[in-house]
Amino acid sequence: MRIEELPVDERIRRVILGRGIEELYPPQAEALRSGVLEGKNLVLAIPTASGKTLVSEIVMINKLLREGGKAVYLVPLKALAEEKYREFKAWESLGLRVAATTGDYDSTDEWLGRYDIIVATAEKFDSLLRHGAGWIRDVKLVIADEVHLIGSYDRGATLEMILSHMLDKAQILALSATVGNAEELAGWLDATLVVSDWRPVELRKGVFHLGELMWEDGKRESYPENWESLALDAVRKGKQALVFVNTRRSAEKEAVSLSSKMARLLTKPEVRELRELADSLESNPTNEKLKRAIRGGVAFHHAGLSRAERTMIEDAFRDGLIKVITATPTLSAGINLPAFRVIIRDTKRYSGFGWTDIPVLEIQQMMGRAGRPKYDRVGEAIIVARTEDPKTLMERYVKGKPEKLFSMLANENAFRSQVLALITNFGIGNFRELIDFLGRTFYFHQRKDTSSIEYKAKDIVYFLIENEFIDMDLNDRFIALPFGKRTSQLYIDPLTAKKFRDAFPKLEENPNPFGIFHLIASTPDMATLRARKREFEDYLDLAYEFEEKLYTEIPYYEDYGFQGFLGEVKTAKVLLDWINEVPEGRIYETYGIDPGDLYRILELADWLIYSLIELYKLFEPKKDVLSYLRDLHLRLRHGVREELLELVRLPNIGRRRARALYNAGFRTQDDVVRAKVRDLLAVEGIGMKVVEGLFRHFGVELPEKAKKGGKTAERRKKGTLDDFLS
DNA sequence: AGTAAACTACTCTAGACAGCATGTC
DNA sequence: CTAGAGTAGTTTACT
Repeated sequence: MRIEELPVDERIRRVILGRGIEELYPPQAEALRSGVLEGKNLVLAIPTASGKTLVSEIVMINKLLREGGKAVYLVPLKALAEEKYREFKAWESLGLRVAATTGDYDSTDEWLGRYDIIVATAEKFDSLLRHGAGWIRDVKLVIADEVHLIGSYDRGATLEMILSHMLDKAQILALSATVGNAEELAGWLDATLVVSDWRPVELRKGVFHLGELMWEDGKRESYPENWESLALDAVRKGKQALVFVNTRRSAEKEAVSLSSKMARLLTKPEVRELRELADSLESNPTNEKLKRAIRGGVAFHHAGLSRAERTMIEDAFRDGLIKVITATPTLSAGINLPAFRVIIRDTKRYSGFGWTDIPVLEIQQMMGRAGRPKYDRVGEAIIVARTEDPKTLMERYVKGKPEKLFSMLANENAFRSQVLALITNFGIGNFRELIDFLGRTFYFHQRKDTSSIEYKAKDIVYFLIENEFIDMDLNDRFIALPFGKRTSQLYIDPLTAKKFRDAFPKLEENPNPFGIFHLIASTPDMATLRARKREFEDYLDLAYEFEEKLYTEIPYYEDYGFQGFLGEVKTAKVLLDWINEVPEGRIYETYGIDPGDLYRILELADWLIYSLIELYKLFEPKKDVLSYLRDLHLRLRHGVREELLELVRLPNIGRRRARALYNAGFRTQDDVVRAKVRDLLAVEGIGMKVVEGLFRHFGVELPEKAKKGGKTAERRKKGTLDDFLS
C-alpha cells in the first residue's frame, strides 16, 4: 500500500512521506486494513523490526487527531520508554504532546494530564491506575508493546491486569512477537489477529557444529572448527556480529578472546578511536577487561555494567566502531540494536533449580536481531551446537514453533498484590465482584474456569484481612484500610509491608542502619546478593557481631533460608558501606559485584526505605524515629555519613563534592553561603557551573568578576574520606 | 626429596519493574 | 533428571 492511499489524516501522510517512506510493508498494510483505524482492537504478531512502531504511530496519531483524548504506549523497559519517547517526539510538529513516565521520571497524575501520548512502563501505568489519576478517563487507546510478556512469570500478571482493566474502556493494540497461540490472545482481547513472518531484511538461519555451518535450507559451508571464526568472518566481510551467551563471565571471556584475534582486521583510525573510547572509561575491575576488549573492537554487554557504559557500547556499535558485542540476555529483547550476524553460543541457562532450555520464543527474538535494515540484504542467525545434537537444535529453534503463552495471573506473589489493589484501589466490594472481575482476564479466557484461582483468591483475602490490609463488614463487604491502600499505592508486595509493620516495635526501640538495611534486604521486593560459600563464615560472624542491631533472629544452619539470610546480611553490609562513604571501587572489590549491581541495590533500597517511612507514618510514629529514618533515607540516597547531610541537600552536591567541601572546611550550608567564590572553586569537583547553581539556590547574586574569571585553582583540595581521616 | 603434571572435588551461574519530591518547632 | 568453566586442593609421575 502506498502512503498516499492511506485512509488517514492528511497531515500524517505528510509526516511519513517526509521521512522518505512512500510504501508500507505488507504486514503493515494488512494491519492497517484490519479495522484498527476504525477503532477495532488488533493483535499484531510480526517480527521485530518489521515496522510495528510505524503502525502504532499511524493508529495513534490518527485516533488522536480525529477524536482527541489520549493514547498510552506501554513498554517493558525503562530504556525502551526513552527510545519510544524520542521517536514519538517527532509528532509534536502536529501539535500533539508526548511524555514518558517511568519509576525514574516524574510521577503523578495531573502533570501527565497535559500530554496526548504517554509512554510508560507497564508497572508505572498500573501504579497510575491505582492512584486514580483523573486523566485516565481520557485514554482512548492503549498500545501494549511486547505483549507476549504476559507469559512472563514475575511480570506477566501486571500486563494482564492492565489490559483487563482497560479492555472495555479503550481501544487495544497489542504488539507481539510470534507466539504459539496468538489467536487465543486475540480472542481474549476481542481483536483482529494479523500474523506474519515477513521481514524487510531476509533472515537466514542455521546451526554450526565443529566447523560445519548448516543452513535451514540444507546448504552447507565450512569454517574453522571454533565458532569464533563466524564472528571473525563477519568482521572480515566488513560486517558486525552479536554473540549471545548465558553468563556474564562467558560474555567477558569471549569478548577478550575475540578481541585479541581481531586486532589485524582494524584500520589505524579505528584503533585510535577505540583506544580513546577505552581510555574514557572509569577504572574498576570489570572495566579493565572491557577496555582490553574494546581496544580490539569488541565489547561485552551485561547488567553489571553501568547505564552509561551500556549506552556507550550500544552507540559505538551502531556507529560501526565496535564490531562485535558478546551479550547476556540484556540485548535479546528491548532496545533496537541489529547486526548482520547473530551467533547464539548457548541454548541452555541456569535458572535457580537447574539447567533449562532457553525458550524458543527467546531464541527467536535473539535471531530476529540479525540483519541491519538499509545496510544488509540478508541477516544471518546461527546457533552453535557445542554439546547438543545439531539436528535437535535445528528442529527446536530454527524450524520449531514458539511456545504458547500462559496466563501468570495465578502466580501467588503477583496475584496477592493485584487482589489487594482490586479491593483498595479499584472498588471491588465483595468476593462476588472479585470473581466477576477475574472473569475478564486472560486466565479465565484460557482456562474457562476460575475455581482454582478462586481458591487462591480466598486465601489471599483471608491473609489480607488477618493482617489488616482490608476488613470485612457484617454484609461481607470489603473495606479498604489505610495500611492496605498505602501498600498498594507504594507498589510494594503486601508481604513486604507486613514485614515492615511487624518490625516497627523493635525498630522504634533500636533504630540503626544495619537493622533497617537488613529488614529491607529481607523483603521479597529486594534483589538480594548471594553469599558465596567461602563468605558464609564471614557474614555469619558479622550477623552475630551485630546481633543486637537486627530485628530478626539469626537462623540456624539447618534452617531453610539460612543461605538467603547470609545474602541479606551481605546486602545490608553493602548498603552500610555505602552510607559510610566507602569508595565504589572498594565495594566492587570487597563484595565481588559490578557497578550495575550496586546501582540496582541502591535503587531498590531507596524505594523501599521510602515505603518503610510512609507505612510507619500510619502507626503513631515517634517524631525522633521518623526523623532518624528520613536522615537515613537521605544518607542512603547520597551515600554519605551523617556529617554531610546538610551539604548534600544542596543542588548538584552529591557524595563526592559534599565530602570535598567538608574536608575543605565548608561544613554547613552557612559556610558555603559565606565562602568566597575563589575558595569554592579550589575544591575538587567544584566548577563554575556548580557554584552558579549554589548561588541561585541561595538566591544570591554572583559577583560580576567571578562570572568572568572563573579560573580553576592550580592545586585542588582533595576530597575523599580517606583524605579526611588521614 | 622435589617438582610438575594430572586429576579431582568443589563452586558458581540472566535480567530488572515499582514511590516521591523533603525539610525541627 | 539435564552443563561447563574455572579454581583450589590432592595425587601421581618422573627426575
